[in-house]
Amino acid sequence: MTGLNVRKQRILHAVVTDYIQTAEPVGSRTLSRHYQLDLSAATIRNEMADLEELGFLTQPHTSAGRIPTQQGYRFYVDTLMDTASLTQQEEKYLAKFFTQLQKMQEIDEIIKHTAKVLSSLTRYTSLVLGPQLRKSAFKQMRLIPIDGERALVVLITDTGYIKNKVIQLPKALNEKELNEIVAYLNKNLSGKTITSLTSAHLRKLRHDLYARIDILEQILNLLEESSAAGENRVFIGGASNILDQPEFRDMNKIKHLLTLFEQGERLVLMLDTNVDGLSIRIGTENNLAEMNECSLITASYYLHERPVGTIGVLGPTRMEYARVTTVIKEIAGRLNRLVELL
Amino acid sequence: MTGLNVRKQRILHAVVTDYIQTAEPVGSRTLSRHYQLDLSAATIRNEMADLEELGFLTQPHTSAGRIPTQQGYRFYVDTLMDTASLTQQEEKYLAKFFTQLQKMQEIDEIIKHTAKVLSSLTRYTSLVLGPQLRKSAFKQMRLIPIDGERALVVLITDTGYIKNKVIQLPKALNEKELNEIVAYLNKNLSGKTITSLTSAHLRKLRHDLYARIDILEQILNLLEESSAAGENRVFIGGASNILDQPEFRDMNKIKHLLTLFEQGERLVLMLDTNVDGLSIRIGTENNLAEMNECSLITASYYLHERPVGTIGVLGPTRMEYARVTTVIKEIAGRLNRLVELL
DNA sequence: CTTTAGCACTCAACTTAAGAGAGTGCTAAA
DNA sequence: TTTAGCACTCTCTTAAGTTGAGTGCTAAAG
Repeated sequence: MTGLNVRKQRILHAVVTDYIQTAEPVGSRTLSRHYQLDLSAATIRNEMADLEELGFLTQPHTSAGRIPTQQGYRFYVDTLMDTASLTQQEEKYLAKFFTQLQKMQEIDEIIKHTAKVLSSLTRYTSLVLGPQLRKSAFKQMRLIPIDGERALVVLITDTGYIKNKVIQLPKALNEKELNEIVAYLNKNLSGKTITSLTSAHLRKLRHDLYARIDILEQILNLLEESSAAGENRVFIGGASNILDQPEFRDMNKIKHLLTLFEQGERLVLMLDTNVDGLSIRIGTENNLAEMNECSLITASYYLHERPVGTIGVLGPTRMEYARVTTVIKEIAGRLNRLVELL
Repeated sequence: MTGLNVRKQRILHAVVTDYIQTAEPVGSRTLSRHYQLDLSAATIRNEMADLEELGFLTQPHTSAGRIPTQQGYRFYVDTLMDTASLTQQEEKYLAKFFTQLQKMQEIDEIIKHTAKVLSSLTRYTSLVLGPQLRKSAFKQMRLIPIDGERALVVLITDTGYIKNKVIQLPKALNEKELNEIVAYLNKNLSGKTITSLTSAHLRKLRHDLYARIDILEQILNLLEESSAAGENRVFIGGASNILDQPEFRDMNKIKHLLTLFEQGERLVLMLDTNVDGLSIRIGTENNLAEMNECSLITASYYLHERPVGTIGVLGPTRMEYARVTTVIKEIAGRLNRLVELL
C-alpha cells in the first residue's frame, strides 16, 4: 500500500534527515557519500526521480537537489521516523525545572513556565493552552461583595484554574441571601464540568433560583463566556525562535506569524482540537493560511484521565519531528503529574 | 542657550519632519522645494553643515542627505515639535471603544484592550503596565479554604486589580480562626497601599498575630513578591507593527526586540519609572542596549491623583512624536476616568 | 557680509556580464 | 540492474560600469 520499496524508503529517510539538518536541497552525491546506502549517486538519482514523480520530493529548480514535499514529511512522520531520546543534560534540566514548578500553586504560573521550558528545549516556538474552564470540574464557588452594587465571583476548579469575575448585584440583597445562593450552587455544581451540564440541570437551577434568576443568569453567562473560545489563555514561549529558521527570513512570513500570535482566539481554536494525545499537523493540515509552511506538534495533558489542556510546538515543516515529539511527550507527562497535585 | 538661530531651527524642524515621514536622508534640494524656507539649496547646505557640526544632524555617507541625530530628535521634541490633534475618525473610534470598555469590570481586560487600541491607533508597538499591587490600596481580603491544607487568598484592591494566591495552611486551624485573622487584616490594611506600610505597621501586625505568624508571613510574602518587579503584568500590543518600520528590516534587530518582549521583568523595570506624567525617551536614553535605536513614549495613569500604572508606545527613534504624544495623552486620560469607576 | 548659482567630486544603488559550482538527466557500458 | 561519463541547467557570486542624488567649495551678485 505504501508503494515504496525499502530502498526508496531509505533514500527518502536520508533526504528528510539531511534537509532537516541543513535546510539545503539534498543532492544525490551528498546522499551516497554521507549515508550508508551503498549506492552510487546515479542510482540514487534514478530513485529520487521516482520519488519526485510519486510526490514525496520536489526540486526548487531544475539543477538543485531535492527537498521533501508535505506528503514526504507525512510519510516520514508516519513510517520512517526513528525515536529520539533526551540527552542526560536535558533530562536533568527538566527534572530540576519541574521540581521548582511543583512549589507553585497557581496553574497559570505553571503553564507560563511550561511554555518557556518547552520553547527553550526545542528551540522552536511553543504554544500552551491553560486548563479550559469548560473542561474543568467545580470545586467551589464564592461570592464576595465588593460594594453595594457589585460582587466578585470566585470559581475554584479541580484543574487549579481560578476564575474571577465581577458581577452586578441587584440592590435589595443582603449577605445572607447571597450566601444561600452560593451554598445552593456549590451543592449542585460541585464536581461537575461545564460540558456535563445538561439542559435538564439548567432547567432545575433556573427553577430553584427563580427568585434570584438575575444573579444566576450572570453566573451562567460567566461560565458560557469562558467556555467559548472567547477566553484565550494561550501562552506563547520563544516567539523569537522562529527568526532562527532560514525559511522565515522573509519579513512577510514573519509578519503573518506574529500577527497570528496576537490573535488569541484563533490560536485557541487551533490548539483545542478534539484529537486526543499526540498530534502532528504538517503544513496545510493546519487549515490556517498563515501556517502553510509550518508544522504543529501538540499533546494533551490530563487530570484524572480527562484531557484539560494542550501543549504544542510550532516550527517550519522542516522541523526536527523526532526530537520535538520526544520532548513534548516528556513535558506533557510531567505536566500531568503536576496538575494531579493541584 | 539653545545656540540655534531661528533659521537653523526651521531647517532642523524641516529635516526631522521630512525624515520622520520618508525614512530617507533629506537633501538640501528637497528642503528648499517642499518647505517654505525661502532659501536656496546652497544656503540650506551651509546651515546643514553647521547643524552637523553642532551635533544635530549627521550624514550616513558623504554624498547623502542628512538625518537627525539623537540630539537632533531631543531638540525637536523639547523645542520644535508642534502639537498634533486627533482626526474626527480617531476621536470617534476611541469614544466608541472606551464606551465598550466601560462595561468590563476586570482591570486586566481593560488593560489588555487598551494595549490593543494604543497600538492600532499609533501603528507602533504598545506596552501597558497594569496597576501595580504595591501602588494599589487594599479594599478587602478573603481567605477561602480549598482543602485541609490550602487556602486561597483573594485580595481586592482599589485599582480593580484582584490578586489570587494559594497558600499553605497549618493543620490545626478551623474556619472560625481563619475568619478572625482575615477580619483583623481587613481592619488594619484597608485603604492602605503596600508602599505606605511602615516597619512600625508591620511590627504591630506581627505582634498582634503572633499566634498565627505563619499565615501572616505567607500573606506578607505574597505582598512582597507582587510588589517586586517579579510580577510582570505587562501587556504588549501590536508587536508585529515593528516589522513595518524600515529601520528594523534587519533580522538581528528584530530578534533582539522580540527577545526583549519576552522578558517581562525587564519591561516592567523600564516602564515603571518614577517619572510622573508624560515621558519621552530617545535612543540610548532608554538605558537598554536593545533599544538604542528606539524611542519610548510613556504616560502614567492615575487613581485619585495617585499614579498606579503606565502606558507606553515603542517605535524607532524616527517616530511620529507629535502624533503619538497626542494619542497617548488622550488614551491615558480616558483610562484614568475608567479606572476611577472600578 | 550674506546669499546664491555653478561646477567638480563622492558614493550608494542599480544593472549587466562573466564564471564558478552544484546538481540533474540521459546514454552506454559493465 | 547498476554505474561512469558527459552535456546541460540554473543559482549564486563577483566585478565592472552607469546612474543619480547630494555635497562642498568658489566666485559673483545683492
